[in-house]
Amino acid sequence: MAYATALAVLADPTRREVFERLRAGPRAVNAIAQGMPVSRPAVSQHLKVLKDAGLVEERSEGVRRIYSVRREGLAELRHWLDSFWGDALDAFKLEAERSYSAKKKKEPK
Amino acid sequence: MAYATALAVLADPTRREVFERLRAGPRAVNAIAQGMPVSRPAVSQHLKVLKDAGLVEERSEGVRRIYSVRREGLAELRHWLDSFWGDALDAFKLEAERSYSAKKKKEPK
DNA sequence: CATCCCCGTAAGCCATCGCTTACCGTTAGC
DNA sequence: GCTAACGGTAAGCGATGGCTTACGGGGATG
Repeated sequence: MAYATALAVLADPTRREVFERLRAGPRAVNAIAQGMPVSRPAVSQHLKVLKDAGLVEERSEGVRRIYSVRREGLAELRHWLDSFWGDALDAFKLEAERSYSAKKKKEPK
Repeated sequence: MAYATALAVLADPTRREVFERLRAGPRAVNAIAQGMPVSRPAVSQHLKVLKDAGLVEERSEGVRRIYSVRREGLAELRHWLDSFWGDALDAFKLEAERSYSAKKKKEPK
């Protein structure tokens, strides 16, 4: 149930912005924090959370840490969302609406 | 940017549980709250949030309110997730790793 | 070795948010 | 009309979590 973690982690706007900035390619912490409305330590904290959730990976290059997106971290969440399409959901919904209409017939208008 | 709302709304475990229970078909509030670790008003509050986010729809049947899932409410979030596959992300990542290797050549080991 | 830049971590503050209890309007049944 | 079930809303509380400032450690450069 890692999709629960992914949801919680990506729910925060600032953290999602950090994640989105990584989308254009790997970057160092300073580069990410550049132009952000929050301080650099705040960005570091968000990166830690993202990393622990498996949404991001870290690599050391000299004195700086390069972060990049891990698509696999999104896989479970994606599958969970996909499971809402084309499964039993439609069947149940239709059935429910049918029984609802059947009931309604007894009280027209 | 409704996907941001969907993320925030589905991030809460209790609220997500409410949402999941609706997945098996439309239900009244009491039925949903049945066996939940929180009170019925709490469920009502979660349903309001879900409804405002467009993830759920409500219908009145006598004295009770029947809630059901709105798949369309998940569409934007789904597309956002999908946009992480097969787009420029891979290209950027490869390019970044290439330049990284090129740099590394100057300092073997 | 001294200095500077990189960045992670600690401590503390404050706002947000989920929960409970209490209350009220509405609909159905007698 | 009375009563009971359903459920939405208000008020208040407590915990969670994101932010800031301050600090410290490790690598590069002279």
